[in-house]
Amino acid sequence: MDPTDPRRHVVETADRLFYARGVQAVGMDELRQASGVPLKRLYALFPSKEEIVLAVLARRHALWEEGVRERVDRAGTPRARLLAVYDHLADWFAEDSFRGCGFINAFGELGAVSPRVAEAARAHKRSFQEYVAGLVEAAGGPRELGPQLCLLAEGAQTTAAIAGTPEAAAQARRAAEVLVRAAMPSGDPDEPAQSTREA
Amino acid sequence: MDPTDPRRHVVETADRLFYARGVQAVGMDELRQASGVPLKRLYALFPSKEEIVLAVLARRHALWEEGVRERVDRAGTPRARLLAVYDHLADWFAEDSFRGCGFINAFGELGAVSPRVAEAARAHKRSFQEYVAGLVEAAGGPRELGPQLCLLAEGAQTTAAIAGTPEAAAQARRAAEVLVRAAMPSGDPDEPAQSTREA
DNA sequence: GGATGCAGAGAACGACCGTTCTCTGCGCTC
DNA sequence: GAGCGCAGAGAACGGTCGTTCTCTGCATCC
Repeated sequence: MDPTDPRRHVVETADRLFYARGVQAVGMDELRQASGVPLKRLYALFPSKEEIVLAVLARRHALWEEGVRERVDRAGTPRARLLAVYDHLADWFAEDSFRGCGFINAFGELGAVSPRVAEAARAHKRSFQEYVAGLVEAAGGPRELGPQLCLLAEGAQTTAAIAGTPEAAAQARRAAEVLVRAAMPSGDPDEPAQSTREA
Repeated sequence: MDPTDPRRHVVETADRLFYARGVQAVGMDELRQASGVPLKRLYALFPSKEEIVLAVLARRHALWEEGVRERVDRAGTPRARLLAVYDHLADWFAEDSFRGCGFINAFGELGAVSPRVAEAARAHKRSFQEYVAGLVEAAGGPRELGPQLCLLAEGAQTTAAIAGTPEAAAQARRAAEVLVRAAMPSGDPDEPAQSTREA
């Protein structure tokens, strides 16, 4: 029940419910029941449901950044770091609870109605694009490679979500390999010119 | 007001409203007001709101297929036909009303609650993948190229929607060119080995 | 130990949802 | 021209939403 940090407990519970079924499909009363936090305290912790949604998205953003960064940092060469992103996606897609990118879902559901949700999604995606751009730069790749790799990652997320199968991650990775190799064909000391797949 | 085909008129109005603001944000009363069709007749035409949503998605699917097919058929070589998909995306993203893929949005909003909506999205995406696979096969490309090109198209749609800018289409096109060239490097009689961008 | 205040449980509130029903009036049929 | 029936306008229905309020009990402090 995590009574030490009720705010965090509420956000985690809300995330689970919102992500699984959509924000509008989950009422405050269900959140109360699932979290064990009375309505009065919910509204003492958060002034409105929208604020809970934003807190959920903020947590999701932090977890995503942490997860990607960790995966990338485990990879060796700058080129392998570029592709590690897709391995992270593969793990994610394989989770039972996977139902697409929470930001894309929230944007589709609420983006037109809630400017703050729309902005949260925008900021999340922008942040990822900048991160990938940094990876590309560190690998000595051309500027246009970053957005292209991001498109593959985005497409994999929606494809895996709607199809309900995880193979989009591997497809995206292979496509990314091609793009990377085409953009940085040189005999870098980086790579053995073979597949960069780990283990 | 298109009194000749009230069913179609309702679906078009509903599509405009649902797409712009989300399904759940538009009540039946607003649809009545916007379409000029009284509630009683709405429910004579469609047994429920969900049925209207499905009709909207069916129309959207037909329009999408028609639009893509037309664009592709205008392209000359099999290789150019592969890339024409992204030109269609570019036109779409530039529309004022563009707010992402209606199926992705509907899936995020209702997919977890309405199996029929989820299945409609699945069928739509599957259909597109099969279409692209056919284009790849006609161009003599390898089997794995189709899904990769689709990932770029999907990613471009969500990226353009959330960012609110259309440049993802051009980025996807350039990435697709690279993938196509890498997968079909031969001296096909098809291409002058330069950019395939039209006019 | 009695007064004070805060927190939990849940009822209540107004608004709005999707859907159905009632009532009115107009246009046909014979 | 009288009777019939269908269609439009909108009220009504039961339910649920996000949010607030009331009431009860318990712990705390002088």
